[in-house]
Amino acid sequence: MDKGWGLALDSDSLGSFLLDKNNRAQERMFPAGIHFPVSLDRRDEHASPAPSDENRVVVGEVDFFAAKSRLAGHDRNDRDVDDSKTVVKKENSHGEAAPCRPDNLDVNTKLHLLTANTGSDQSTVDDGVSSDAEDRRAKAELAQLQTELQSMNSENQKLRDMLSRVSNNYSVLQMHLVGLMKQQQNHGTDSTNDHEVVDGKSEEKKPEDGVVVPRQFMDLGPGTIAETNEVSQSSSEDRTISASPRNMNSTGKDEVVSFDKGRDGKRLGRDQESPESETQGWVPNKVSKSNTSTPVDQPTAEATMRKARVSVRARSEAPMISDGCQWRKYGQKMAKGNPCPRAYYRCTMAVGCPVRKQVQRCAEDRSILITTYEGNHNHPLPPAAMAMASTTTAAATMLLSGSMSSADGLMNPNLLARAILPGSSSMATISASAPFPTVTLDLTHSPNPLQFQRNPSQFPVHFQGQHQTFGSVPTPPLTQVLGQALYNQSKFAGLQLSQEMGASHIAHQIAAAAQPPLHQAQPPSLADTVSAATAAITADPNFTAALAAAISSIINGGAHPSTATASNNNVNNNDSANMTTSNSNSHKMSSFHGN
DNA sequence: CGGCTTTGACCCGCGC
DNA sequence: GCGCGGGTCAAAGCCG
Repeated sequence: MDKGWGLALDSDSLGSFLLDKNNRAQERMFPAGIHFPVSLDRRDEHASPAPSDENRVVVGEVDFFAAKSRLAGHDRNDRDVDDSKTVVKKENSHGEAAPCRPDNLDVNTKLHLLTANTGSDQSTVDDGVSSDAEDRRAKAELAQLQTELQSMNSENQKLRDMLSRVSNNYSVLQMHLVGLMKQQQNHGTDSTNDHEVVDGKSEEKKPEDGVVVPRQFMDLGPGTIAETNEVSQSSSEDRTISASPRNMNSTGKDEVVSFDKGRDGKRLGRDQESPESETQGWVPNKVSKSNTSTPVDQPTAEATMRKARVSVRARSEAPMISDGCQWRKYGQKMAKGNPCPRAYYRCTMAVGCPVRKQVQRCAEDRSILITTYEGNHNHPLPPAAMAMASTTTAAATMLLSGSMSSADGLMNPNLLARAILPGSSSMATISASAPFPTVTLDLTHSPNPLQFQRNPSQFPVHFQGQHQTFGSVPTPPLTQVLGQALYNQSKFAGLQLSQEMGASHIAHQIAAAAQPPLHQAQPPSLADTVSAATAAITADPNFTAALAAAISSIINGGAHPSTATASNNNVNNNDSANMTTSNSNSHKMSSFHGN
């Protein structure tokens, strides 16, 4: 898993380079990107070495090139003929450290030295060899391409920067908006103010009264998500925070760092969610109580935030859905009304990761596995895990944001849902139900398979470039996240969502865009389905993602290598994926039918 | 030996 | 205040 990140990172580095499809080919051709110059130089240089010999050299070069082609095609063995040739060839052989690329044959490291002489070389070339002219032409072209490439790269970077700025601005605006809304709603109530005060969170809150909410909006991408969410959570949680940082778990296990551990001493800790909790984010539901500082009201909002959950219903024979993360089971309990035990898992990919999930089979249909996620990862996720992470985060964010805005509890879940998944029939359900606001994704049903037939390739977005940008910015992961989410989801064993569900247009785009080329290999169907749901959810809350996707799609315009199956096709896909909101139970899921 | 699972106990919130 | 249910802890055991 971790590796996945590594890949992602790497991709980033490469990403800028690769941004354009066009560029890709070039890259492959010239992995280093620098090759062009080098190769060019060499050629020139060969000629340059000895003026006196130039003639011969030139000849040799001519032959040499011919030889190159041969070499490239075959082997170097060709050396024979003239001494001059032999010499040249030898150099080449030396120069070529990497047999792998025939291209390299051209390159002699030594040539670099000669580069200065290129002028002379050319002059010699000009003297008369047609081949030289061609070479020059080739060089020129290469140079051009290179320059173009560079310019494109720079352009891409600029765009990225712009995107990141836009995203940031957007989030800021959202925050303000939320804050204003909150103020209006809560205006009469004191509660709002109180919240802010709490722990260090102040900074976040300060900007506006909106306090908590903003953060959520802030979430971008997985990476960011993790961070931001955590932050947000932590912040919310923090309130509960006591001052004492308690690293220590009595348990002594790693977990120390964060969250719950506070409990070590057993429950004592809870009250104090250590500051760490902030970092960690996950705070047990109970947190609210801890807030000694916080007055009554806050708890509600924060509590909702903390508790926001995303549950996924999927058909699976497996005991647990593979979502790319590593989980450790820390408890199991029989839940009332369900003969099947509920298992509690904690993310073990990072020491303090606050994310937990509950896995339980549906009482009515045991083939349905209900997985409920809580919290946000505070660590990089493997591509495979991105899906769920993004989904949960986005969903939670959305949910929370909605709730936040609402005066009491959730404002208009429906509105949110619609906003997110307009037209959707019913894939996801938002429930504000009491203890925890929950977004439920029902993957157990496939809607109208026929309805959505996606064009797998429709959105070919290369996000690599984005990675970079985003990488710098918190958002980066977003795309990855989404993409990965999609990717991962395909993995859900139980899911049989075959086709379908599209999410909102944006969602699709995002999904499509999101899919990182790297991961692509997956078959669209499952991935799409899940992804659609994920994307749908993800999309809204993180407008950024959508924006990024759109931009990236526009930029890349291209074809997406593989996976992305995102279906833009169905503009109305919305139908397929819906968010239905209900105040009542989290379990209300809509679902399409499937499977 | 480390990590994970199992499982009984504990804590907490909520409703009565 | 009590009971119930949910959630978590942590010792014990298992596994690789």
